[in-house]
Amino acid sequence: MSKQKIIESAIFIFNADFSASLDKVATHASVSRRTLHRHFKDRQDLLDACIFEMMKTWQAAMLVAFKNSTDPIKQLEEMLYAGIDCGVKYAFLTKLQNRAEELSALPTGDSEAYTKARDRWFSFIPDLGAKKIINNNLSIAWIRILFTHMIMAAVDALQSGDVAPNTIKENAWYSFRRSIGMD
Amino acid sequence: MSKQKIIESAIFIFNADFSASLDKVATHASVSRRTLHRHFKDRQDLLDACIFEMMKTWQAAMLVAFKNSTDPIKQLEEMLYAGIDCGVKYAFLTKLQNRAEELSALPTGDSEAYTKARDRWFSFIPDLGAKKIINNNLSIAWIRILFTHMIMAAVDALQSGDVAPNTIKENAWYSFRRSIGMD
DNA sequence: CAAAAATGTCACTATATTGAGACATTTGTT
DNA sequence: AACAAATGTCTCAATATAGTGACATTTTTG
Repeated sequence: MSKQKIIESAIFIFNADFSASLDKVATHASVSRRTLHRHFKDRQDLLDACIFEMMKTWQAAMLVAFKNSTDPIKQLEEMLYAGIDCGVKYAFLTKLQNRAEELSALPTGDSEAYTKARDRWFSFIPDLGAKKIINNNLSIAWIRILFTHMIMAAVDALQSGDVAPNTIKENAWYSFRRSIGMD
Repeated sequence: MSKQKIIESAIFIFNADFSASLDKVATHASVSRRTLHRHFKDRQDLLDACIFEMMKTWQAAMLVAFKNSTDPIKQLEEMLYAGIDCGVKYAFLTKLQNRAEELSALPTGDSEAYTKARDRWFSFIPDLGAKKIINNNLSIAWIRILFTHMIMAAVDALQSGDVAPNTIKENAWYSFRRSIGMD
């Protein structure tokens, strides 16, 4: 089935260029534009599928990250790795958060459930600050933005080909944990 | 003159959405689309003007950054601030680096001069690594990507309104210098 | 192999975007 | 006020993109 391939291509293309033509998406998926339209009614339909796919991927990754440990620091590390594994999906999803006005209503509840979950993942950040494990002069908003950009940096590094793939996660975690004041 | 205003708007709009219509640019600049076309022959012409504007701004900022000190660490800090001051211009410029294939040839020499200058700014990074001032396990490519994303994070923070503006540069420099292994 | 499902190709219409001409209106300068 | 420059409005034509129908071809499945 090419439906999944089209979604993946759309995520990749739209992440780089939100108003790119559907032709570009179809070409990237090695599929005719007509086939794309057989699976997706219109651009919005495809975009909704992308959003659903991205949320699904991200939530699944987060679940794994939290199962792996009960230590908040280890959990934070696993969250970062999960984001990097999600790759462009994570980047695109966070971008869309900031352009909600351009998007039609998502399937009811999905979006709320996502942001609710997302907020919960970050709820222990203040605790780490209170315990002086991380620098508590940094605001939660700044740390969240840092987290997002560290993942994007890792994705960039991977795509650029200039950084050895097997060192990227290690580098990202080192740089992130130090950027928020850890040892 | 509205020419400059159009360029600024184009940089802002195209940075967020590379394939946005010229109508959006004109609207953002509070100008009719007809006026936009009086100043710029076509989309590519406008984009070239954006690139020229961005390179000019960035180079000027870099020059100031380097004049302020001879201490490489202080210079690095000033470079970061310069990037943040350039804001979206810096972000958009670095994005375009990775899509050179989509761009027509720039005015001869300008692009080379820019990248040459850009590489020189980073030439002292290996020295800092050799002197163990920064973590020399990190590759230059990774550090460069980190630098870029730290600026983008600062821009995001400013635009989000969730981080106090007067703490952003401070936060960015703290997080960046630690992310590359400084104290 | 044969039927069914998926995809490709071609044709077509509709809408959006782009670029430019003609002329009116506003703005700034002397 | 008078003039020039800049900009806006309306119009039009060319191109690009979007979406659909009909039918051929390929792929999958039993």
